Amino acid sequence: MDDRWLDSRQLATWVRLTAVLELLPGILDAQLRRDSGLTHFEYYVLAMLSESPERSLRMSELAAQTNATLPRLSHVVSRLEGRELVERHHGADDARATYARLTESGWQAVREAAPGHVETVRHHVIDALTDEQLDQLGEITEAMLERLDPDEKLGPVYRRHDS
Amino acid sequence: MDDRWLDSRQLATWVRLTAVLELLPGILDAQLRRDSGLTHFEYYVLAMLSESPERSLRMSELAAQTNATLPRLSHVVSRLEGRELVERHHGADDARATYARLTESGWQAVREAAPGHVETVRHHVIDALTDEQLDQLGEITEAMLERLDPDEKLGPVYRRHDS
DNA sequence: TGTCTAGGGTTGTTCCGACAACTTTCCGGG
DNA sequence: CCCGGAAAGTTGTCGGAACAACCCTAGACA
Repeated sequence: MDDRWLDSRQLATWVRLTAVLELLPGILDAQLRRDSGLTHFEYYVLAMLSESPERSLRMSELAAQTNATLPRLSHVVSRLEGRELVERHHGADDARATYARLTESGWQAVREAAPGHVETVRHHVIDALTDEQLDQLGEITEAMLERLDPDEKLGPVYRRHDS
Repeated sequence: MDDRWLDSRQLATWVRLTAVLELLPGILDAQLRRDSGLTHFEYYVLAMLSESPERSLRMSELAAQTNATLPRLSHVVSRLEGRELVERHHGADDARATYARLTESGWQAVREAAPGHVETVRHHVIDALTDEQLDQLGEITEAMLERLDPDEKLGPVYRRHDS
């Protein structure tokens, strides 16, 4: 399993992908932090909640969808709770369960942060590619995700919905 | 600059790309940490040095190539120096300059870590894609990098070397 | 040559993420 | 009905990253 090196074509692609992995998160994070005072992860948490029924999600499910550990999520939610962007509550079904729910100002914060974020995404990714390349990237990321997330822990959100 | 939302096709691709950005770094990091006791960033630093003349690089240049701030790099190099994987030295040209050089055991550490890392990359990325997709990904990442890193701070490493 | 500004690195503080231990609740078996 | 193990979250601790303040050297200009 060792001496299968990469040929120059594979290597070139990989190196560039590495560079993208290195640069893109920082750019997204910087924009959100600057314009909205939110970490990219915090924004992602709020965005996930905003798309959920009742704008509320169970901690463990939210953790799975954001690819976070439960302790990490707990800390982040505590911080967001301190800023009154989310609130914790409990359901009647399972007393162990804790839910995080978006507050009104949290909902507002997401809506205010979204346009700038989308614009950043658009500028650095979408607009950099042709329509054809965008479709190709869709296929490519889908293929990669079958390896990266075999049992779809992140939720079926990104799965193809055609036949 | 706000109400240009993403259509469903763009959104689907973006969401999946986000998922990849979220998952891939963690996977790479976990493998290296587990098998080699190195952070992905540490590995990247060592790899950069290993490909440089004299296996030595100026701190500021190394920082640029690894997309790190100078303080961060300084700390990391200090740690690696404590493990005797790199050493600092000074050149005759500029007394302000500090160079980081790979030690013999550092060189050995990279060579031992590389195969497992390559195998991980191969399994999660290369082998997940067809040859055609790999080429497409090469073009796509190149196009993205023109936006993400306009002045090629990361070094010309990943630039196309054809005409 | 003395000073002044800018560039190059290191050190200190603060904040965030990973990991481990702990508490509480659910559920199965005696 | 009670007990033991597993699951869900929270809290505490430690290592690592971002940011700012600081020190030193190089080069410019009077």
